[in-house]
Amino acid sequence: MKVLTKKTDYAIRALLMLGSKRGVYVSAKSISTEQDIPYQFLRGLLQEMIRHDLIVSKEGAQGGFMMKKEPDEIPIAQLIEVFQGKVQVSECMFRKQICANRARCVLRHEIMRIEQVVNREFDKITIGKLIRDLDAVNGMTHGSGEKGGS
Amino acid sequence: MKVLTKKTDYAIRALLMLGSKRGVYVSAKSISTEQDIPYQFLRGLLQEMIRHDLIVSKEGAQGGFMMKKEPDEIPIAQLIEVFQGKVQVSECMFRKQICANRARCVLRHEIMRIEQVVNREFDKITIGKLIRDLDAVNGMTHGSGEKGGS
DNA sequence: TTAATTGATATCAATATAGTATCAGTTCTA
DNA sequence: TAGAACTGATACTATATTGATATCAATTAA
Ligand code: FES
Ligand code: FES
Repeated sequence: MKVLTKKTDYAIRALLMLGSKRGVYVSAKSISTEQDIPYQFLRGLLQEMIRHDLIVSKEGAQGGFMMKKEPDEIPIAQLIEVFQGKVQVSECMFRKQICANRARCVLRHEIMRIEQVVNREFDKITIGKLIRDLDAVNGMTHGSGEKGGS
Repeated sequence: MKVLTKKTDYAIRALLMLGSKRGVYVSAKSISTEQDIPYQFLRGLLQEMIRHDLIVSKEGAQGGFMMKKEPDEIPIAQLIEVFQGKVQVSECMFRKQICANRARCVLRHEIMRIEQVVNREFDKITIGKLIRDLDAVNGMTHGSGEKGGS
């Protein structure tokens, strides 16, 4: 059971880059290279994010992408929804004979509670939070070409 | 984002039937018919559940399947794991430049926490609990041929 | 002996995910 | 004003996962 697909994964990483470099346009190519994301695939994701008002773009030479929303206003729950669709349990798990009256179905209720728990957790994690966490982990020491590591 | 696939869905429903009719062998055919699950597909699921020691079978005429474990000892978390694999986030979300030291990676930690929350919730819901909930909803009035309804 | 049943396994179809290719249009810069 | 560096838009291909079917041998009750 995969929680995050590549699309979401890549989108998050792209946003982390854009969120770290405020005020300048960052090209798809540089994101692709730095984050090791397939170029054309990434392009699609970026366009999708424009449609959802998360980022803006500028065409032509020296163009690229830039955050539109504040990083703190982008919970990864939203990205999951955009790239993987709403968290859903099953059209209707116990149909027919078993569950006669869906309106007050206990099972359905049970499962939907979990759905909420999950969403609530994913709502707490925003791009902004991730950026701060990353800075903390990396000790705020990174310029842009930090290689090395373990 | 689908939380439960058909396999898990079907498996749960099959177990609910077996759990409700203790002490007798229930044929795949009858489960298939009552629950509207594709026969051969269901067969596969049942065999998988035998391998995982959840149920036992008896071959030949009047044969079928029967619970092996107590319904209360089967959390749907286990079924999800069997039929959809362990809940996993992403091989490693923020590789390369971004996340240098995975060992103490805050992001990874964050995501794994959610993983635990989800699993804990799914652990609370057992087949036994679902059966009792269903009985409550259906007012304990069902024999085996209850049709009607909304 | 035969019908009802599971065991085992092979195959297929549908859908979702991941990735590639192409071309037109825009903008900076020389 | 040409051309390189970009994005917009869209069509396409490949791979993996999920969902479903088919077949035949072995077992058992009647
Ligand atoms: S599960 Fe769908 S209504 Fe009860
Ligand atoms: S996300 Fe994989 S190590 Fe930080």
